[in-house]
Amino acid sequence: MSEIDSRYDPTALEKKWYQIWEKGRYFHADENSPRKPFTIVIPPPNITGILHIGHGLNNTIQDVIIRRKRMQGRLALWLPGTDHAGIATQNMVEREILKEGKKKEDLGREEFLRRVWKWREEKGGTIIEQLKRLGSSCDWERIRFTLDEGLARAVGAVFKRLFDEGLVYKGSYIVNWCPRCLTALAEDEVDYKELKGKLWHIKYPVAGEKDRYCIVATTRPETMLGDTAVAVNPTDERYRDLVGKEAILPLLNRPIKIIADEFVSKEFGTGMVKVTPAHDPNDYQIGKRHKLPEINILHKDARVNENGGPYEGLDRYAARKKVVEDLEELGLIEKIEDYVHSVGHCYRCHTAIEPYISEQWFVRMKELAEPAIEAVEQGKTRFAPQMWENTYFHWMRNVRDWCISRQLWWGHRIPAWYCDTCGHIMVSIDEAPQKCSKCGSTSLTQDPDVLDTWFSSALWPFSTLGWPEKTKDLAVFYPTSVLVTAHEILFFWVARMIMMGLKFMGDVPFHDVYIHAMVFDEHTKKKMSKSLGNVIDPLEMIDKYGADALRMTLCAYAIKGKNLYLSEERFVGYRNFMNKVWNAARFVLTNTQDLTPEDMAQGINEELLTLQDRWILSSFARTVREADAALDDYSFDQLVSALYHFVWHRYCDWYLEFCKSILNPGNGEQNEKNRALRTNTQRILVFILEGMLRLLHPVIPFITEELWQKIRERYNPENYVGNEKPKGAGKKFMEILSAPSIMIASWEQAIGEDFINDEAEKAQELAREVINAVRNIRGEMNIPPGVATDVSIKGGEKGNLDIVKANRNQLDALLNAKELRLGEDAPQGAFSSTGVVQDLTLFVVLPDEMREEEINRLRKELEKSEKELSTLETKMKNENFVNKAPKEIVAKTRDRMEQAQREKGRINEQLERLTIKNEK
RNA sequence: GGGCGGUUAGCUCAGCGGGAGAGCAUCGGCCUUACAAGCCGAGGGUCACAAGUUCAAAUCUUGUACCGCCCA
Repeated sequence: MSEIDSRYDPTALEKKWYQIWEKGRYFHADENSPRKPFTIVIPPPNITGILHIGHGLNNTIQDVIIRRKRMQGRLALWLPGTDHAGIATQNMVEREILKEGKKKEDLGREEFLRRVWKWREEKGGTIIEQLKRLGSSCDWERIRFTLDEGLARAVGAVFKRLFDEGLVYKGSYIVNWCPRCLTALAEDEVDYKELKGKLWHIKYPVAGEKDRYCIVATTRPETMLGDTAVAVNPTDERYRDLVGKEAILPLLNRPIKIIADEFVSKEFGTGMVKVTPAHDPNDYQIGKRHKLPEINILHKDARVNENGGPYEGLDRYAARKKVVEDLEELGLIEKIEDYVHSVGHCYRCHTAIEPYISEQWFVRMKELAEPAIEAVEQGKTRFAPQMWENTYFHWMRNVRDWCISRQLWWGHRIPAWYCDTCGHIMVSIDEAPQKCSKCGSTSLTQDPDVLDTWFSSALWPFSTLGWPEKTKDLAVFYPTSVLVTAHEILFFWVARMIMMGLKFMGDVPFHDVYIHAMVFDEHTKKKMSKSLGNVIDPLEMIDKYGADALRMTLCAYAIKGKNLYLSEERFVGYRNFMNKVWNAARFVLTNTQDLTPEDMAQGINEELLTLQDRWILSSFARTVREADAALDDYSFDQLVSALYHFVWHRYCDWYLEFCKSILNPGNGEQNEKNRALRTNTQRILVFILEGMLRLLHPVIPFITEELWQKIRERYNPENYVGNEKPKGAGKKFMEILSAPSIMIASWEQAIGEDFINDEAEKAQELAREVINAVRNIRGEMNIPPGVATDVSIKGGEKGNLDIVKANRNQLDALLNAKELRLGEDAPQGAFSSTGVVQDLTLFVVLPDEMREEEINRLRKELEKSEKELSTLETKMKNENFVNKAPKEIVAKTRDRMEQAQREKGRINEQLERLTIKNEK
C-alpha cells in the first residue's frame, strides 16, 4: 500500500471521485428497477444564479438524505434542474445588449429571445457545475429546465384546463409595478427597504365650510392627483359630522367624498387619510368597498398621464416636487415631518415599485387551496418542523388570487388569443387559432405576456417526470418523498406545488417537506447579501477547506430554527475533523498491514474481547442507532454531533490510544495469546473504521470514498483466498466490500445492534473516571506528561476495584504510572495527592513540597462534594419526595447521596491526614 | 393591528418534567513516532423576569419585557 500523506488534501481527490461516480452512473436511478423508489426533486436554482451559501445548505441536506437512502437500497432519484427566472434572466441579457447600445425593442422579440437562449447555453450552466463541486449526487441524465419543451407542454396543458374550468381569468387589479422593467411583480419579487422620507400633511378644504380642512398625511403627495375620497374611522368622534360631506381636492379642484372605513387608524396622523384607489393597495380595497372611482394618474413608466391635469408628462418625482411647491404656495401644507418608511423595490433593477392598476391574468385560488389545506390537515404531506404547518394554514386560509402574467418576453408565452373584431378570448395550446370561435373573424392577436416563473415551478414535481404524458417515471417516482427548502418560498412555491399536484395528479407532490433555516451572518446578524458584502462564498470555502468540511459545517449548523448564523471560523473546525478522520485511518491502515483478508473473514473472536473492545463496539452500534434516528428526524445537527463525538472523542481519543499498547507491546511477551489479542484488536480497528466511513459518507462523501477504497483495496473479497467460509461480522464485511464504491455500498453495519452492551459501557465509564481523576491531579499539580508517577488505587466495596483490576492494561496504557498498585495504600512515608472516584481512592505520589497546593486542591474538591451532598440530602429528607416520586428516582437519588457521602468522607480523611502532618 | 417563533457559558446552539450540555473562543501544561489542522487539563451559567401547577420546573401554564420573522 502506498504511503499516506499526514495531511488531508481534498482538492484533487474531490475531482477524481466525482468523475468516477458520474462515469459509473451511480447517480442514475433506473425506472425499471424493482427496488422501492425514493425521490427528491431539487428546488431548481435560477440559471442566472451562482451558488450561494443557502444553496450550499439546501443541496447538502438533499444529498445527505439521498445518499443514505441509496445506501439503504432504495431506488434513489434526486432529480435536478434549473429555473428560467423570467425577470432575472431577461435583465441580465438586457444589460448585455445595452453594452452594444441596444434595447430589446431594437432587436425585436424573436431575436431577443434567441440572444437569451444563447446566453443560457453559454452561462446558464454555471450553477450546475457548482452543485457538482459540492458533491451533489443528482441524476444528471434527467436534468430539466423550466422552459424546456416538455415542461412547456405541461404549462400549456395546465393553463388551458384551468382556463376552461374558469380557474384562470383575466381581470383588473392593483399590482406591484416596476416602471423600469415595465412589468407586474409578484409579492416575492419586491424588496422592501427602510428609507428616510418625508410625511407631508396636506389640507383639503371641506366643501361649503369656510376654514375647515381635512388634514391628510402622505409620503407620496403626487398621488393626490388620483384621490377619490378622504376616509376616517367610523368610531372617530372628531369627524363624525364630516362623513357624507365632500372635500375639495386642491390643485385639481375636484370634489371628493368623505367616507368612514374601519381600515383607517385613529392614531395615524390626524386620523384622516386620503384615498387613492388606483395607486395604493389598501386604498384599492377601500375603494372596492365604497365603490369609489379609480383614477389612474400614471403612464406605465411612472410619468403623470392626462388625468394629472397640469402635471401631465412629469416623472413621478418631478411631479412630487411640483405638487408640493404648488400646495405650499396655496398655503395648504400643514407641516412636513421626517419619516422612515418601507418602500418596495424591484428585486432585479432596484427601482421603486409603484402600485398600479392593470389588466392581468389570475388564478382563482380558493378552490385550489381547499384540498391543499385538507391534505396537510390529514397528514398526507407533513412539515418538519411542524410549526410551519401553522404558517401554511394561515396563508392558505387567507389566500388571494395569484397574478400570473408578466410583461416580459422571456418565459412561457400565455397561450391566449384575442379577436381583434369582437374581443373574444381563445386559449389554444397546440396551434394558434385560425379564426375567432365567436364571430369568425380571422384577425387575431396573441397575448404578448408570459407567465410568472412560479407558474411553471408549481408543476415541477410532475412536469419533470414527463406529465402530461403518462410516463413510467411518473408512475414510479410520483409522489416524491421529500422536498427540502427554506421557508422564504413556502407560499410562492411549496403551497402552489401542493395545489397543482392535487389538481393535476390527484395526489400530493411530496410526503414530507423539510424546511431548513436561512443563512445569516454571525457577525452582523443580517441575511447574507452581496450588497452588504457579508457573504460567505461556498466555492471559496470549498477551495480553502474542502467540500466535505463545507458540507459537515452546514449540517452541523442546520438547526431547525429560522435563522442560521455562520461565519468563516466555523469551517475550520470541520476541516480539522477531516484531518482527524484522515489520520485515524492512516494510523489504522499502517498498523494493520499484516492483517489479512482471511483474518478479517473470521470475524471477531468474542473470547478475546477486552473491556475497551466491548465498549467501543457497543459505543459504535449506539452511534449508528443515534445517527439513524437523527436522519429520520431531519436533525442534521444531531447527526453531526453524534458522528463527531464518536469519531473524535471515543474512537480516536480513547480506543486508538489504548490500542497502541496492544499493537506495539514493547517489551511485553510475544506469546501466542498476545499475538491473538493483537489480531483481534486490529480487526476491531478495521471493522469500526470501515463502518464509520460508511456512516459518515452521506455527509462527507469524498474523504470517506478515498479511505474506504484503501480498505477495499486490501480486503476486497476477490483477495480472499481462505478455505473457510467468512463468518459473523467478517461475512458482512466481505459483502459490504464487494460494492465498487462506498456510494452504493450497504448502509447496514457489520457491527450491529447486538453489540450494544450496557455493562461494558458502565465499566468503561468507571475506568475513564479513574483515568480522568489521575490526569486531573497531574494537570492541576503541573506534573509534566513526561514524568511518570507512582499511582495507587484502593477501596471497592461494590466491586469497582475488581473492574479496575480486570482492566489494568488500560490503566497501564493511559496513566503513565511509574508503578501502579491496585488494592494498596500509597507507599508509606511518601506524600501523595488524592482523588476520589465513587468508592475508590486514588493516590498519586508527588514531591513533598506540593503539600500546600494539595490541601487547597482538596478543599476545593470538598466544597464541591459538600454542595452536591447537601442538595441530595435535602431532597431525601423531603417526605413528599420519598413518598410521591417514582421509586426508581428515589432509589437513584439515594445511591447518589450515598456515593456523595463516601466521596466527602474520603476527601475529608485525606485532608485531615495532610493538615495534621502539616501542623507537626 | 393579526399570527408564528425566540430569550440557556464570551459566541453559535442542543436539552423541553427528575444529576445544567456541545462546538468554537479563553486560560494553564505538553513537539508523547496517526494527527500542533494535534494531545492533556482548567475556568466560565440566579437556563430573560414574575406568578402558578407539581414531591420535583431550563423543561408545563399564565403574564411581563426585549428580539426576530411572516401577514395586513
